[in-house]
Amino acid sequence: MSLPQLSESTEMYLKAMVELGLSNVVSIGRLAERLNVTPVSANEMVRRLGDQGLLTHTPYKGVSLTDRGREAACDVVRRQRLWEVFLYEHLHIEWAKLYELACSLEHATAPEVTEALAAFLGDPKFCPRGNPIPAADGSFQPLDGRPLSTASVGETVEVLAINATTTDVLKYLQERGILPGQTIRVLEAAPLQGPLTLKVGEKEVALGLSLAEFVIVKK
Amino acid sequence: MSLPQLSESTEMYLKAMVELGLSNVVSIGRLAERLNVTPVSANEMVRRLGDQGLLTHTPYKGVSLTDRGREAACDVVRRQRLWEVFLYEHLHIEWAKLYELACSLEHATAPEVTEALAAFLGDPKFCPRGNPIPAADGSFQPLDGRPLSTASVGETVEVLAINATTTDVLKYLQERGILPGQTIRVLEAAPLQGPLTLKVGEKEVALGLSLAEFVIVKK
DNA sequence: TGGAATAATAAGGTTAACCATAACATTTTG
DNA sequence: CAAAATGTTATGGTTAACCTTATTATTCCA
Repeated sequence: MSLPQLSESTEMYLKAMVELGLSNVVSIGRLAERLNVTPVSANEMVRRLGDQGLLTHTPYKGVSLTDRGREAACDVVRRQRLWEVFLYEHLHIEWAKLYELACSLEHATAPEVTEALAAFLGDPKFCPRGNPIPAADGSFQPLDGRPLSTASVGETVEVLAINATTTDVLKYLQERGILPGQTIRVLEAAPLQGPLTLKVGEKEVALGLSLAEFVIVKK
Repeated sequence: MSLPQLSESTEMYLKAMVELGLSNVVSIGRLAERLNVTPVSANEMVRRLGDQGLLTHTPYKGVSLTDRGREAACDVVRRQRLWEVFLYEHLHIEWAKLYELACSLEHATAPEVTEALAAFLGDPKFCPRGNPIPAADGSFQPLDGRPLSTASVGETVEVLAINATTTDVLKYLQERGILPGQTIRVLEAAPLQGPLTLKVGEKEVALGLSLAEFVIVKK
């Protein structure tokens, strides 16, 4: 059961894999971008994680988690999201900062603390950003949603979750009312990868496509 | 106010300085022992902390905290002990494991989390091991106690706090009923640094001198 | 006062996780 | 299909915080 103790860096790579789609093949470039390291560094690190049997890398194609990697990754994500719940519901920490603050705690959390925390919180199923929390047994039901960036003009959709992690992006979305539960209508999509124009509540909001990728809406 | 971000290792050295007596001059050997590193490593590290202005080192005498170091150290200890309270009172984690588990969390705790946690816990003044929790403003009132190892035969004392940190030592003491609040009578002290014989509750307990150093009793 | 214990310093080694630059391979796209 | 974009590999460099071994300095104590 207990894996041979993963480094903080390893955990970040695993978490990124889940956040970029648990079962997707992810390019090293995307991984590098999300983790804010150079592609060369990500390459190196991916080789290391590969050696540990946590993921497989098909050159020029991308990376995907092994079964062991998936298990470890879910555990990391579980800790991350449980802490988000705690920080939000009990410590009343600002929504946009949850990810960042929970992230540091996550790496420092022993299994017995994770489970005691889950019990304390009443086994929550979702984090405040709307993302599902993997169960203690490793089972994980990803959201059945798609990025807002793929919505067509005229569609009305409901926000399920925000997949962003950095405080500034989260703050930006929050300020525009783009939060889980919100209903959004796509008014216009500018050509050439231009921004979307959205109706969010009473307001009209322009949102760049790359930001819209972080907004997961109901299928 | 906010210091330039201390490394985990730095925090451990600062914390050890507080635990070995906030205002004491501590030998590098003692420091090395408590931190489980070689004296050579501790020496190196002390030089680095000295360069950062956190402590001063008088060769062949020992190390003591500067004002800045004391402030930083109290902050670290505050976080440590607040987490101990949380883990104990809300997550019902085993008493002997509190230090170790809180220690990891401590390093990962941002100032706003610390203060929100303190508020959540109701600004506790003591950790479950009986040690005082430094206040948010940096003020810190060390216990007015002394190690049980300095008690004389025939004395009856009350345990104020346990200053040990490792799970095995804490478990050992707990199993023998040596916990904050307990009253202890010193029945005998063997010669040549031999063990103390104690009356703890109904039981007679033999306790090595080095373990008795971890038990802080009322003056 | 002299030897033991303790402390300091020097020199060199290790590890994880990054970095840059450059050369080369493959894939995508216009 | 060729050029641009993306990915890979090689080489060498950095940092923090340890390690070992060996030498030298100081302090303590009997």
